[in-house]
Amino acid sequence: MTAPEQPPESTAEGRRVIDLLWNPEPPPGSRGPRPRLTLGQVVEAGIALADAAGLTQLSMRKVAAALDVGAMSLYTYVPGRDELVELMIDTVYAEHDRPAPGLGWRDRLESFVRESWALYRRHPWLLDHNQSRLPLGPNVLDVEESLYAALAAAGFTGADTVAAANFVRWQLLGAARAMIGDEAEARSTGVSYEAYWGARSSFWTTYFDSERYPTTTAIWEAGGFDDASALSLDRLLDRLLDAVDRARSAT
Amino acid sequence: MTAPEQPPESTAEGRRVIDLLWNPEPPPGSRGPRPRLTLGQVVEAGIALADAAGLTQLSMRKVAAALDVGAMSLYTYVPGRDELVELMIDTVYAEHDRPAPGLGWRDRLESFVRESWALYRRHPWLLDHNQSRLPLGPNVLDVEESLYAALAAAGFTGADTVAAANFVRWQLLGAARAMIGDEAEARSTGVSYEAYWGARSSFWTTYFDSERYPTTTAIWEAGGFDDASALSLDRLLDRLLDAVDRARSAT
DNA sequence: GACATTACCATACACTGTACGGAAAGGAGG
DNA sequence: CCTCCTTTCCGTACAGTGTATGGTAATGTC
Repeated sequence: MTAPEQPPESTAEGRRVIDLLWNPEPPPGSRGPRPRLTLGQVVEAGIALADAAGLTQLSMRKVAAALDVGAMSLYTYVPGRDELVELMIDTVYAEHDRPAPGLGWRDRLESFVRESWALYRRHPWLLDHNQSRLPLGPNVLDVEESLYAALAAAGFTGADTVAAANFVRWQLLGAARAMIGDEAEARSTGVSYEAYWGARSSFWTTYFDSERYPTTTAIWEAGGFDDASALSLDRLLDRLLDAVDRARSAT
Repeated sequence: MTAPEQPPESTAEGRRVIDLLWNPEPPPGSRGPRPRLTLGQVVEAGIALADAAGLTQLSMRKVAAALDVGAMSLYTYVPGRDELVELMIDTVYAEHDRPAPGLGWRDRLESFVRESWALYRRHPWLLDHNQSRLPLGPNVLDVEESLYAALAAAGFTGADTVAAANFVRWQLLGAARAMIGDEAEARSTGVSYEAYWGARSSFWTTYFDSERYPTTTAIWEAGGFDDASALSLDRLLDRLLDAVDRARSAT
């Protein structure tokens, strides 16, 4: 009967996460009381908390407490916890340097991998997130573009580029989860790698049967599980770049 | 002063998860009332719930309700939720067929990948778990052994076997998370892949800038993101086996 | 029959995300 | 200035979560 019922685009509640990602600080609707916070502050507080204690410890109440604000006030800035995490992810992706486009594909790919690794090291909670649906934010897309661009420079086109990018991503994520994720878990739970295995050392003498697991035993005896070296980033990089090179010349 | 204070190994509370994994049904201490359940029933109920609704929906109260038992009764059988999940994982790994050792390495590796894929498809909640610390259960170790054995048959030794196994695992997990995880998320949240992207379609017209993301745009225009085919299991297998073959002859 | 052992579980506590509705701040229009 | 509308802030509440505690009752051994 009255005004047209268009969705309240400008209200905080009505803004979807995509708008928050691409237009984080819209011109202040001049009416109500001044906001005490900015979206950026909320996101930064979330990042600080996740860096220190992990994603599972990130709660709306704790973020609010860190900002000296009531818990429900956060919902003025952010639709909910999931969206906050998406914003946190895109925000830290801004730290991911893009390689200079003048370099060759190998250097650019190496730079990409090292930057990602460093990012995961600074923000291990990124590894907890299912990376198959990364937020569609500007910084995330910038980083994806830089990966695609490096692979295009290597000669990949079309779907081959996507396949090569997935290859790089999955190796990187797998290795990072194995190494950095373990470190982070050790730090947050206080159970170190050695303590974890030490507590399970009785397993090896009590239950492990070297006749049931001959190959595993052989690898163990050959020192194949003394991983500190096998799982190094440099070694991963060597294998990764060579594999990409081979796939490149294969097409 | 009285009896030696050895840890109560035989009581339910004192049994660690390793003991539950390897010795799930110890001889009944004949004293108290008969248990109404078995550990196996508890684990199966957990698996059924996770299959139907995902790991986030798995709660002690719901598992208990499915078994028509009070929530706290579960703690007679299982130390806690985390341990229940570990037991669930090892239990479903029993479904993972081990390839006949007579076959060549290529067939065995293909069998391994297809079996893992089918397992993830039946139990997508496996993909939610951080696979870098799989439970040390008999079935998990059997599967790992079969992978190592296939790679040993391909000529890998020592740390090279571990590196190759990691390569296979990470590609497999990455692809499975991208495909199956998305399917499962769509099923449990009711938001299909198309609906998810449809809801974000305004993004492409509103925010996406083809000049900022030229390579991404070019791939898109070449149809590189029409993934249904690019992400197929067969294609993954081809690439995977070829890559292993090349790494094999490279050493 | 007394006692030791064990299974079962009601209650409670400390958390979580967030729906709801009220209070109050502050600019805009009269 | 006063009123009104918009917007921020947030106390309270609800439906969940994992699990610590401690009581009750069932069962075997002595």
